[in-house]
Amino acid sequence: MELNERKTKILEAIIRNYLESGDPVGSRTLSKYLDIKLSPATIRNEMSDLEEMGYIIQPHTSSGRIPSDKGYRFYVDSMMADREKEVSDMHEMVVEKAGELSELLKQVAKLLADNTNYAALISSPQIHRNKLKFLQLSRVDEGNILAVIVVEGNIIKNKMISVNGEMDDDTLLKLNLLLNTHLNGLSLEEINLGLITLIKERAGIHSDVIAEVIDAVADAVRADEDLEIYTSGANNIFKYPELADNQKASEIISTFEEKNQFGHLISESLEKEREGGDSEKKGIQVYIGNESPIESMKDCSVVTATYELGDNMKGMMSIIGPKRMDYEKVAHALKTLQEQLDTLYKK
Amino acid sequence: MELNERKTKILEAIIRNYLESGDPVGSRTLSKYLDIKLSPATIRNEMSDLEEMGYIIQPHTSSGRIPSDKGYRFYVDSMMADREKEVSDMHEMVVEKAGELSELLKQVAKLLADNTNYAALISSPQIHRNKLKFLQLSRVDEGNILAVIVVEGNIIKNKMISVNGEMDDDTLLKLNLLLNTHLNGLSLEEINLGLITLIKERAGIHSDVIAEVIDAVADAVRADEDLEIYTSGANNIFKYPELADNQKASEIISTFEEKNQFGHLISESLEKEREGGDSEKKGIQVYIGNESPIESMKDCSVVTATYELGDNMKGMMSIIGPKRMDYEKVAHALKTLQEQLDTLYKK
DNA sequence: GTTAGCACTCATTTAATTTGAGTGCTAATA
DNA sequence: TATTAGCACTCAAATTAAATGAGTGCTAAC
Repeated sequence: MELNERKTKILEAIIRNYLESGDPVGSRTLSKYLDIKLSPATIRNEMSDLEEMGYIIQPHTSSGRIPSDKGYRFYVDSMMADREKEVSDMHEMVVEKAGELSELLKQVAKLLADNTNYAALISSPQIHRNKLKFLQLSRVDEGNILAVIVVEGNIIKNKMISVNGEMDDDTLLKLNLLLNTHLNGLSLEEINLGLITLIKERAGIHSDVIAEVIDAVADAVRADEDLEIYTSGANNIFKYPELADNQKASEIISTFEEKNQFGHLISESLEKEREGGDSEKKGIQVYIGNESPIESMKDCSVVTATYELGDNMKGMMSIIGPKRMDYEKVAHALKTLQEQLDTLYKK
Repeated sequence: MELNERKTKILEAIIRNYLESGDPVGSRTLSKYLDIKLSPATIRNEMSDLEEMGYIIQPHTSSGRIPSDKGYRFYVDSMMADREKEVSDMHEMVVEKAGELSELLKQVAKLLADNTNYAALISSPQIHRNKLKFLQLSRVDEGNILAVIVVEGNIIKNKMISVNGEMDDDTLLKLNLLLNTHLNGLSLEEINLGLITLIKERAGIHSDVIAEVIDAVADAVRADEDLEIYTSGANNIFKYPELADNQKASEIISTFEEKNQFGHLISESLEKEREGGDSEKKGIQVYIGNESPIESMKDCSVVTATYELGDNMKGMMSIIGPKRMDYEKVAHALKTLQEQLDTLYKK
């Protein structure tokens, strides 16, 4: 069967109506709501077809229809195609440049949640970095020296190392020199076991300090460890009856508490963006129900967007709500923040 | 009216019964449950008295009684008095020393929540620190220098400062010297405006760099900013019907999401501990219903405990559940972790 | 191809009834 | 005087029954 123009119109009307009301929509309602003039009976026939084609579902024999995941998918795809719709009821979202990056991200999450009335999350930007840029040991007090490590992307890592007393300024200077001559500018792959053994040898009795420093360097270069996730508005899900029963709410809340469950989503989203190439959509992805990589989101829709912060620092933000979320509004909100973040650090 | 022995026994029986079942308890049930032999009628008379005295409440005319906040308070107080009860059904809680403090705290929160089936939170330890211990500027690349600041308690703060090109190694050395001679070992109060102006004067054209450094120092010394709060098991509240309706759950979840609302609780708890002195209770505090400083916890009980991590680093942990929580178990869990944390960093 | 008409379905709402745990009071009992 | 048995009464909660109404599929007429 073919999805002709009339069927398309009816399907869209069903979805739009359901997005607003949250109730199954029937033929009589549609007959009034549609711009083309058709009797309820005709519409019923069309609806029957649409159901057979899998776009809509009848919760029980004598109720109206609601969109299936396939139906939402159709709607979202066609909606995304024609850009720039009017979006109502959004406050001006203005990101204020915060001192700390974490403050900024918290702010963004809150803006997204407050403006859309859905739950929101944002990941810290993942920095492409695997070159050591700066390394320095300094004495802090008698027993402790501090290793400061800076890697590409100006990520700073500190490590306090305790030494058993006897290390004079001269030795410290030598160790600094040793480390810098051998390690500076190297990538993680280039710091291999041979090199490490060499440095340790040269360090003589202080090889244990070197070992700790090298550990810290490895830590600083490894990316995944400091993926931070900020969330906001998880309690918004209580506004949507279809998500607010104990069972579902508990699962969703639990995911928002153990934020690491979003890890998959973030990497998948960044990956798709990288390969996707469809620059029109600006890395906006929609996961409807079971399409989502997160099990507990099977009754939700998840809309993600990537953002860029300065040089090659990419992160991901996302809005999570019921399947009948206002996709236009959400996409618009994400795009707005995308742009703001984009420009924010580009002066 | 006096709370004689028999009344006490009945009151305790009511509360214990209610803690288990969550249902209002009536005279017939009590008559079976009590060890002293009394007819339901007698018990009814006593219950009537207890109600008049404010220890129990009748949700409606023909229902059993449930404890009032005053009743819980009585129970908790007398429970806390006789120590060392058998606590059933607790797994061995073992804290594994983690590399990062934040990992440790997350682990503790999870342990508490998983073992008690209530929600749990823990604050990062608040360090007494207001002396500057170490300060150093280093060049990271052409345009950027990095300020590393260490304050008492080995809290490290980094600040990247961009300079417009012309600063040679010599100047950097001078600035380092200037800052160290003037600031080292000083407390926040001693770094006053006069001193700041003096240093800026001496720094000449680089006074703007100095300004940024001093800002960063102020940040590092100010404690409140990096109060971190880790939570776990917020979704456990769904296990208790009296908290699981949308309205209440939403409020509680929202508090757990905006963790900063716990700030009051933490400072109040640490304060009470400091002045309290009652070393027997080891800083365990119980807030029942409205006693809690947090509005949204009015239908919950909040049990807090302070912990000490090494030298003078005090933090607070807390368990939040329904008023009919298993106080014994909770207190025991908190005490167990208190001890473990205590010894963990004391070697 | 479209629509009016009709019998049928079924979740939801409303009302009526039943059940049962619990109470307070009074009078008898120990 | 303290305790208890007995009884009428209350009321939330569960159960049942009936009514409502939005919606459907099918058929025959337009």
